[in-house]
Amino acid sequence: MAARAARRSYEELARHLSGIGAVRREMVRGFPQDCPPASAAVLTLLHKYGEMRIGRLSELMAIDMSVTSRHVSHVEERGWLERHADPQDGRSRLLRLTERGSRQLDRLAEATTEALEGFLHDWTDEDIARLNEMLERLRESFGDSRAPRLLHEDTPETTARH
Amino acid sequence: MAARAARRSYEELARHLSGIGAVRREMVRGFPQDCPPASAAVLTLLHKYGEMRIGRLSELMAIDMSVTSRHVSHVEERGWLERHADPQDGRSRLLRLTERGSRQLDRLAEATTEALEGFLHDWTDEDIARLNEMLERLRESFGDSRAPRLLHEDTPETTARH
DNA sequence: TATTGTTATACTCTATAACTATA
DNA sequence: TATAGTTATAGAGTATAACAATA
Repeated sequence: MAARAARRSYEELARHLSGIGAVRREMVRGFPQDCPPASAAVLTLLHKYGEMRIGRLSELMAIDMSVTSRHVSHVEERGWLERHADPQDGRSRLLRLTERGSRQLDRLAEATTEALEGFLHDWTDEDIARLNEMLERLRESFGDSRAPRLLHEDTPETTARH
Repeated sequence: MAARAARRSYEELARHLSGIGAVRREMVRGFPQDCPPASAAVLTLLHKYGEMRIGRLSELMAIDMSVTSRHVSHVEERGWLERHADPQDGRSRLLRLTERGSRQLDRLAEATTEALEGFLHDWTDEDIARLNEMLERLRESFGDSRAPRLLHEDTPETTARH
């Protein structure tokens, strides 16, 4: 439609995408000291999707494998995950959450909930659900062009028995 | 309402807030080589809100003044803004976009529009407008608790005559 | 020869603290 | 004495390229 209006909308969205980092930093402020956001993301995804290889994790995080490798090492050093042999491929190892990792994840969820409850006290459940839907769609719109259908192919959500 | 459901929503939102960085990086990929995202933000805000001091800019960007100072220096070195004496306060200087800065901003808007048009080709104008509204509200919900009513007090939008 | 993962290097962004200059 | 801004230092996150091991 009105190309002029669309252009302004795009620029506004660009501004918001830049500014959203501040929101993230604010939320992360309450995280445990030795658990930087990237480690939290590793733990969260490993819980949500179950045991996986580095390559898949890097696609889920949408960052380079080299970076993912370092994040995973950090998490492993703290005993929150273990690397097990991959029976299907000797080059890979499977990442698996440990008991301690699960407990750390609980603390993280606690901190997250507390922070978001505070900031979003005047949002209804429906407001938050709608925002989540739009952000999900946004990520898909961007991700599809780069890592075709990786976020869709399988979503165990059940394999996360620790 | 259902506290359990709300908690899951919060955790999902936390995941999205972490993941949104990938969206931002993807968008930024098309930016001019010598114009990192932070410089783009400086230019954009200076255009939108008009000439201002470092302190105000740092509040708009929601980052520490020391960081803002460095970003501004980077932008100034490229001739995209100038610092003018502040008649009201000898400690401050007013940041003003230059002609070259405006041209750089045009190139940025071009790149942004092109990227977003590509990624969001199946979004309607209304979809994007709704997303913008929610992100705006999200920032307010987080920002209000830290820098009370700074985003609201004045929004010239007209002072941006370069 | 191609793929999986790791390591080395460099760049961007951010915060804290110490400092200078002006109010 | 307090405030606006700058600089030094450190830490987190990311990408690219070179490398090792396995497919």
